[in-house]
Amino acid sequence: MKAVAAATKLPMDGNGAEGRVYDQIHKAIVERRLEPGTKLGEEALREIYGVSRAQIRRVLVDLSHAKVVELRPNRGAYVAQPSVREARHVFEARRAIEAAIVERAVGRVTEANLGKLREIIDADREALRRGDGETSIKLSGEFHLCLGEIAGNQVLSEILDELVSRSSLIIATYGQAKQSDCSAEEHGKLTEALRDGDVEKAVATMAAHLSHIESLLNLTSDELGDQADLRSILLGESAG
Amino acid sequence: MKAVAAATKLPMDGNGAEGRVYDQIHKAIVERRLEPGTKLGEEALREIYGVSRAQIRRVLVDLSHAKVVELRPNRGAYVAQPSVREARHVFEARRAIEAAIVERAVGRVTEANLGKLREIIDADREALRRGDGETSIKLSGEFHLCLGEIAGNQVLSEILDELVSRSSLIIATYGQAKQSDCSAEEHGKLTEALRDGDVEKAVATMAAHLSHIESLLNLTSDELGDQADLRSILLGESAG
DNA sequence: GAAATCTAAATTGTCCACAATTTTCTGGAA
DNA sequence: TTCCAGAAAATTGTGGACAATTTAGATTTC
Repeated sequence: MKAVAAATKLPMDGNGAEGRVYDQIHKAIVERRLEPGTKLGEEALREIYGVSRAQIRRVLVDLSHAKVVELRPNRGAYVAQPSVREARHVFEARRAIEAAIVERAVGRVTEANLGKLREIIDADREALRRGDGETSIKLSGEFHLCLGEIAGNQVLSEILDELVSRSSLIIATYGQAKQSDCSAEEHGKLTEALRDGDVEKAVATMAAHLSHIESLLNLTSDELGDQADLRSILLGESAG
Repeated sequence: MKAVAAATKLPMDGNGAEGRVYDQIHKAIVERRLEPGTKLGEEALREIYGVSRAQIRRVLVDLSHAKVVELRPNRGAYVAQPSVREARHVFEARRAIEAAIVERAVGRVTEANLGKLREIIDADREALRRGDGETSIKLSGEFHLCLGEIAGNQVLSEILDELVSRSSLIIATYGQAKQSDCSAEEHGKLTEALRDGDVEKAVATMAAHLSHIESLLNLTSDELGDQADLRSILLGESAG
């Protein structure tokens, strides 16, 4: 599990104190312990991590490059709040990138790779069984990243890393309360297609899977928590 | 021409002195006036642009995120030298990204868009006619970026921006001396397919075009200017 | 009481001096 | 000459002080 994150190098991955801070904040955002829109004050972070403000500042710049933090000039850093448009674009980009990844993966996958994928799926099923949604989401992302590694294209892997992180934030922002998560099943089907060397089926399964995830999102309103939403909530679901 | 670069927002695009420095260095690298491997000393840049070292430092970090500069800890910043592997991966990623872009573009392209594309192609032909390779390469990149804009997906556009920049560096590193550049012709064919709404032809043309560019590169040696190359050069083309 | 204006506190942005590291230069020995 | 230390110079890395901006609070005015 650790291996997946380690192999695909993020901007700064575990290098010194700076990398530690980066990883922890990034993890907190992607695992949705920090709500979108939360302010990340420099002084507060400095105190929490016991490092200089300059270091915090560099980390925040890096996180903004990863699109999980938004930097507003003279106003500080905030956990990013992806727009509906951005959400759609991210999933469309994922369909393009992951189609290419799956295509490559079919010709390169080994027995060991398949074992690893099944391991992740099993852990995901186990997490779902005991109602641990947080772990399930993390493992689901890991499955995709693992596939990226199998494809063996560093450039595609790095792009995917960023898109998967952003997806977590998008799901945190627009995900419905009761989400029927079929990721494990769809991941299983994809792994079968990979095992059989069936490119077409693998690509089609991935495309359907990503569209399915996107379809579970509430991407109707223009922005998050704006008037349109408020009104429909207060008027009891049926707008009059 | 300016519009293309301005619409797709780079990390920092023209904002204050910092953005100015970023743009100038980035341009110098992409236009191949700075050779891959060139050292970018902080003090030298500070003097050239008349800004503080801290600002130069931030710009260099941003350029390294764009993958056109490599930051070696305690040793400074250098114009990136993409490896053969990286070169292949970048072109493979471009095939995936630009296939998706072309697909979207077919359904969205307007007459104005087509005019813009033809304008770029004409300027490219004109540059080629008078032997201005530098301008030709720049216009060729602009054509692809313009296509990205037409597709109307910000996420895909930003990814493409980065890949096009890296391609320039790759061509600077591995491009043959006498390169028969058929970009204008292939761009023309692509524009026709777009005009006709022929998705399949457009996607196929783009794929062939990118593979063609890649095929013109000298991606045989393991790294650039290493022993393998030296030997074959000194022994007169035919290794014995 | 609400809106607007001014003041004070808190937060971010920038520069500069100093520390740490690398590179270059010098001198001597094999 | 070539190789290897050691010292000097140049370059990068870091922290803290100060400036600029924003935010919050208090006071005034209508």
